[in-house]
Amino acid sequence: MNEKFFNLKKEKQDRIINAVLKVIALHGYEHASTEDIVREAGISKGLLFHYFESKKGMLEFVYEYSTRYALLELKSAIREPSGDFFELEKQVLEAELQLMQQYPFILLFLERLALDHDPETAPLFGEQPDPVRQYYNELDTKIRRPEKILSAGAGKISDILHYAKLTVLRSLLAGGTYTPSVYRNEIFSCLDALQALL
Amino acid sequence: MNEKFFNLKKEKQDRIINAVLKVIALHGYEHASTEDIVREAGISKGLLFHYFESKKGMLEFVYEYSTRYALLELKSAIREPSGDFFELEKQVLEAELQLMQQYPFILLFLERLALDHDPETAPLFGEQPDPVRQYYNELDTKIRRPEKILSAGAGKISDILHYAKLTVLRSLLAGGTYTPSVYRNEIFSCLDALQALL
Amino acid sequence: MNEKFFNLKKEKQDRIINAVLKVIALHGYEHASTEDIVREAGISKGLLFHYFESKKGMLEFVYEYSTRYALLELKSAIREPSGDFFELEKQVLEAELQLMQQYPFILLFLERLALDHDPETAPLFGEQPDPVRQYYNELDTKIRRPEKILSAGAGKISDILHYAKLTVLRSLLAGGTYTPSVYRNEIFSCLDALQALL
Amino acid sequence: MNEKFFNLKKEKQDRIINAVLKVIALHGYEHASTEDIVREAGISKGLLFHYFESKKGMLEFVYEYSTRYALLELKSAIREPSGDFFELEKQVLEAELQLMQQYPFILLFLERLALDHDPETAPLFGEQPDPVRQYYNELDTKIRRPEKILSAGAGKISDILHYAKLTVLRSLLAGGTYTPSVYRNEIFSCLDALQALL
DNA sequence: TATGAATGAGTCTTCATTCAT
DNA sequence: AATGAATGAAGACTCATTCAT
Repeated sequence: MNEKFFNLKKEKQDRIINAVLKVIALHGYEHASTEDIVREAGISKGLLFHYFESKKGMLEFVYEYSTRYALLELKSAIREPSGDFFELEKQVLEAELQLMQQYPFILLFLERLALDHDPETAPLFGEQPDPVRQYYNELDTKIRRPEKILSAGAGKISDILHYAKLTVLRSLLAGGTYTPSVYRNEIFSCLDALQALL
Repeated sequence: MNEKFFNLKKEKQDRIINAVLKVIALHGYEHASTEDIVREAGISKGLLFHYFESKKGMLEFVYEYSTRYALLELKSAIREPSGDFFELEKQVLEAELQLMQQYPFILLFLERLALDHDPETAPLFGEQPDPVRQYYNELDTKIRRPEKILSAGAGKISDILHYAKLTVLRSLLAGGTYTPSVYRNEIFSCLDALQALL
Repeated sequence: MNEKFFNLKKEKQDRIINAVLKVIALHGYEHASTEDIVREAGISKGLLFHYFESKKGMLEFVYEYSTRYALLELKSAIREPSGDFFELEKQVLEAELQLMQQYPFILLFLERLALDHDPETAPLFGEQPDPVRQYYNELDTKIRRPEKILSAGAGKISDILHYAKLTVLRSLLAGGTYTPSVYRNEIFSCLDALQALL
Repeated sequence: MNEKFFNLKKEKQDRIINAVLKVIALHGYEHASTEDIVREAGISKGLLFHYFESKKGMLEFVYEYSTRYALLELKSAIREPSGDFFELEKQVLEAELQLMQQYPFILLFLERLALDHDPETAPLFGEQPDPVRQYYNELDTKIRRPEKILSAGAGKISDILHYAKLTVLRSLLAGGTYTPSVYRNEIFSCLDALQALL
């Protein structure tokens, strides 16, 4: 089915992808109606099934696409992670802002899937976390950390940051008040607060 | 409606409550079909609505019941939390095992509700986390901690334990391989690992 | 089943009958739930079926009872209808007020049944109007009328009065503002208005 | 939703409308099951909700449609009502027969709604009678009447005719013996009888 | 006699999916 | 490629009726 879809004009491809990302990010897979998605994308019901064959097929396609896209962008945006912990976190944040320029709901979408324990949704990830999460974990292992953060155990400080990001993101996007700079400022002040603890 | 329900034989009350806890814990509120619940409880569809009036009413009742029950048991089982951090965590674990003796899915159920972003489910908690979570947070503030844990910031180490418990619980119950002792051993080894880090 | 029911204390009999009359008068037979009726009567669901066997049986019993009772009271209250038209109508009105002393919803109940075209309800009346209506029609034929009313055609003036009564009755009872004297005054002023036309 | 519906072939539109009119006219709104309606219309359950969103939405649509259609046809069929009372009544009758050619149950449907005291049904009419009824009342005020009819009071003679029509219509349609000419003859003889009284 | 727990068939409604155009 | 009408299975909920106590 991929060829079919990729023959569409890029603009339409992205309109469809963004519609899927948005509706699933906000309502979850089970509760995301194909009706809502096609309305958001401005296409017909038939077309959705023409390209994706089923709701599940649509999910799989968009999940793989998002994952692949996010990974590509993140890897190209993040320099050799030789810097220190907070340096790296700031690079990651900028890269994520870049991602959301094209696909505003992409991170929320991935997170939602990872948290929902849906029987339809779970098999996407085998035993492992999703590749984006894996990449983050990997970065974690390569980074030089302040002694105190190290003693707190593994990559849990990264997790805390992760939860903060998601919460802020979620409320901004859901409330319709999201702009990249508002988001950026909010997260930066979190990073600064943490750094001050040391 | 409460009186009606509480006039039932205790055994039947618990069969119904356990069915609700299980199906919602495993599939989430939206995806928990009343069909599944009544089959699990061994009662008729009509009876469920006789007692709870609506699916939402059922949720509210079982949520309040679970919360009240869990809180009561936890408070009576946990001695004055004068001990140190790991001492307390072990007491908590034993208390939770006690809870699950009666209602195996109770903790998973509460957690699921707290994580799901369902419009039906959210209003149960006002602004605050659920009372059980609040009680845990409260315990956290009263406890004497090792210096190193303190420096790691607030109660985040407790959270880490919390996530570990849930993950283990979930896989054991979902996989059908749960027994109290398996669970107990698994978590104890987590605690020991953490304690060894200091 | 009649014996059973009539062995009850008269007070309970009437409580049950009034509950049936009220709920059916206000919501119609189809929409009158046995739940509402037993709550209004202050008895249990089982008892209703003990006496009447089925909802339809209950309807039949109460319909026959009301009809018989109304007819008895009306016949005993209305003197030999030798008087003139308006004289008779006033006697009828007083008799009806008497009826409603005991069974406030009885007239509304009978009217509701006559108007609803329910498949469950219709067979109560064969081809004919209900016996109370028949009695009214009969009175109509025996009465001496003013020439002008006669020329307006048959008993249609009586019908007009009939519609007026029902409308007033319905709004007073439904609005909860019914008292015999309010009702009486309202209808009397209608009668006077008509009489003035001649 | 209207556009959707009006894009259907006229034949299918009318099949659906007639099914709604018939089932509601015969059983009332509450007791009209969507099951019966779709069977009568020869469509699927899903389609009904595709067009009307809810049972209530279906009622509203068909009510407005019928009212609009009836009014249009009546107004175009009834010449400047300069004629005398009985002349007008005959014109009205012919116009109604025309209506029922297309939608046999339309008049019965409107009447049923006006009489039922359903909480779902009542809000369709605000304080006023339905527009068709209003139009009839309006005709009434413009007509020249015989002295004797005038003295019988207002438009009550028209009402009497109205009740007669409905009663005849109801028994013919419910009994399945309706044909336009049977109906026409029956009503004409009523009119003649009345005219002979003068 | 009296209760009310229990049942299950029936009702409205939703939604992924198919298909003729 | 694109549309949207059409389907039917499944879900929440109602209610007359039965039955053990």
